[in-house]
Amino acid sequence: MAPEAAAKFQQCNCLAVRQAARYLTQFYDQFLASSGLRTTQFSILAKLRGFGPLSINALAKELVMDRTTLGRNMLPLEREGLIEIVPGSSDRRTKDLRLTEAGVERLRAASAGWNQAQSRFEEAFGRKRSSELRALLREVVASEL
Amino acid sequence: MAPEAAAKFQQCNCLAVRQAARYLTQFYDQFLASSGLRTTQFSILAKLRGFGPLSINALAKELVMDRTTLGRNMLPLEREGLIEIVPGSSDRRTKDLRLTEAGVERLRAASAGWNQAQSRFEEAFGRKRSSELRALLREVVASEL
DNA sequence: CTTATATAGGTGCATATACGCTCATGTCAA
DNA sequence: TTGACATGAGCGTATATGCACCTATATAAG
Repeated sequence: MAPEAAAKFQQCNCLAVRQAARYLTQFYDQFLASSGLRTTQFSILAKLRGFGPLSINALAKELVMDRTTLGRNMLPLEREGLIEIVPGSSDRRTKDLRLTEAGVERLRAASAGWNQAQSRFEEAFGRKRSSELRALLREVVASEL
Repeated sequence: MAPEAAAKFQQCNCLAVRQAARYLTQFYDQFLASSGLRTTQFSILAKLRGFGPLSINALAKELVMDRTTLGRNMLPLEREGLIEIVPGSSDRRTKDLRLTEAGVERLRAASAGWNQAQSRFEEAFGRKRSSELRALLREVVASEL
């Protein structure tokens, strides 16, 4: 391997996104900590709040997350009674995840922290640039690879 | 919580980056699989290739990764003999991570897969936009939060 | 020199991530 | 109806992630 190859790796799109993900996750997690939620858990509750009950497969797709990952990420939420698992009515294979009252309440409580994290980031990074960044990231996820 | 709050969460910068990270990680990992390396491991070896031996703290900073995370991520690489841990010469607290010959060789072998992943992504997403995306992500990591 | 403080690193714990395999259920065609 | 195939979900395994707390070493203050 030529020495210049090492320089080429600095252009790695995957590494760039992962580094930013680690950085932002730590930042948002700080503001969510008082609510007892992690960013992943917050996003699960938020999606359920927006969409209503969803099957594991449907929610995983919505979160761009592996099905089996969501299956495990939901366990702490269920244990704490923030979501409940109800068997699908028509298809007996599916399990619908549904936000409980406690879940709605916890999401409400965590929203304050999320709002702070979101505004502080956009203040530092710029609203316009944040919007551009999100647009690019949406296109990444939408790109056919 | 008002119903429109759920819509607001769709603007979450953290979730956007994390989703893209999951998506891209899976994509790059497919191309690295035959080399027996994950993207995280590839990035560790690549950084060591570019910088030479680094302490855990220094390498972690370089990777925007928690020190303790790197301390664990390096274990599989050490076990396989791709890196070795040598005690710091001047400061007896530090441990320098150094690429072994086997590590250089493995990195070389994995480069083919990385090149494929990188070019296929940039072909689909666009070189210019990839470059813009990386620039924005670099600024995220550099932003003072 | 001694003590206070800062820094390098490790450990326990909990969650996050996804692949491969398996099982149960649904669907469609012969 | 039944057999082939598709789909929803769970489990085992391995790695990834970072916080709180700990020890060892270094450095500066007195």
